Amino acid sequence: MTHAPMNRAQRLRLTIEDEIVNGVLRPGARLDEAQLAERFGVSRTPIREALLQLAVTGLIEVKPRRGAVVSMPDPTRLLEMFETMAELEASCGRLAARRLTPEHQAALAAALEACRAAAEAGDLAEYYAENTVFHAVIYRASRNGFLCEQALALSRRLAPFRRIQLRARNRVGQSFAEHAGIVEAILSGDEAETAARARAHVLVQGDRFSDLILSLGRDDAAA
Amino acid sequence: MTHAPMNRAQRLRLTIEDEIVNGVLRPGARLDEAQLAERFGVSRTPIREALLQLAVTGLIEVKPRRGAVVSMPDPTRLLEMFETMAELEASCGRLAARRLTPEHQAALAAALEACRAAAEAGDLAEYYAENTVFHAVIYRASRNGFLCEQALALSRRLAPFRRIQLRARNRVGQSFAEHAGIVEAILSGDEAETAARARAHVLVQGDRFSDLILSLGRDDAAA
DNA sequence: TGCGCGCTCGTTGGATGCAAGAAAGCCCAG
DNA sequence: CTGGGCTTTCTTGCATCCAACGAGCGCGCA
Repeated sequence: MTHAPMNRAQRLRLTIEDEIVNGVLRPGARLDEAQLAERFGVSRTPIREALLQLAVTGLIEVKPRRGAVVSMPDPTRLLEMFETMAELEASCGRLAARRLTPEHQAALAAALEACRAAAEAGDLAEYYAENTVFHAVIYRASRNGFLCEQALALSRRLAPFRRIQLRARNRVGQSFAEHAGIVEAILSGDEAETAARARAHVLVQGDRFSDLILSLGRDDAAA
Repeated sequence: MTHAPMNRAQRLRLTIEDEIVNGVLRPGARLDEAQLAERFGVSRTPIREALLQLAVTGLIEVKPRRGAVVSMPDPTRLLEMFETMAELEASCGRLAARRLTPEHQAALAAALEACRAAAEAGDLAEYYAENTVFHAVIYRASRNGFLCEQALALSRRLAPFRRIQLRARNRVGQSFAEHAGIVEAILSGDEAETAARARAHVLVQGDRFSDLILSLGRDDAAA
């Protein structure tokens, strides 16, 4: 229902974006036009167009005459991005608390339940997936399509850095508890409380990540 | 200090973006590749690249095989965008209230004073310019570079639609009063109050614009 | 006379070719 | 043996060219 026939550049953009978001292409990885062109069986033109577009989203960086690499924000910038994400989540949550419809309420409950199941099963990959869904449901519940898109975009952009974090000890259990708290606040219609909890939920990730940053060192420059 | 030597596509992107933001190219205007190429004395390739990038930012829309036009969001989406802008402004204000440094405090005072001067002089164009500066100062005072960029980007995207609005009766006077209120809240360090005032300040524009939408009708389809 | 079909033309999508800039290797001098 | 400058080579930037898709128009048929 969503997309009309897309041209090559658009499809390539989505494909490459997915590879970045899903960790196939790691931050710091170099993106050679000719190489990608050969890999996808197209000429350099659509590849260039795709890369240029990804550069605008911030997922990659192109330096003039120097080619493109997957963005590797420094710790400060990453913290700023997480803080911004926290603000967006807070805004979505606040609006959701104000405007919750029965449909969105049901979706929220279902997403929370799926998180619970994954958490109790101890299935990390599954929890990661359901966590993503849960947040997307909140974005949608804000009933602001544009805000929802912005939140999703930043979320995707941060995915490469959030991915590794759930491994932290018992983070899954704590994360789920926070989810439940957010839902509770939304259901009670308390805008301020919802915003505060949503913000805190994301900021915790931001805090955790600094350990991560230090731990991963330089090992992503390879391949 | 900011930009290294840029290639043609980047410069074209900035140029065209400016023309859109400053109202030279109005929403709905068609962007013909060959035409632009001739106008700027380059081939279609960098033009295409620039347009594709602008499409990602949302300033223009490209429909496959159908060419590009300056975005003309429908009223609903425009409201959503203003609401999102209000949230971003609220976040910036809140963080500014928490983190205000003497330098940013001085910048804030200066920007407010410039607004006052323009408002009292009744100079609409000047007020518009100083208003833009004032908001940018708040973004920066959040001390979150990424959030600041996001706010600026959305602000630019909304510029074509905000531009016409200050003409409303006495909006300038009211706007200045709101600015003063926001500054006051920031100086007092009251995060919640700052956020509320910043949000309201932007939302008022959003409300006003619906009249606008209806009033401008279809006259932008022309060149 | 009104409607549908096909053709032409204009515009965009993509490929290829060429030139210019940057990085890496090489040679020579100290 | 080491450092600096040149050259070579690889990659990107841009222009040109061809193909494919859409839109608008005219013709023919009911």
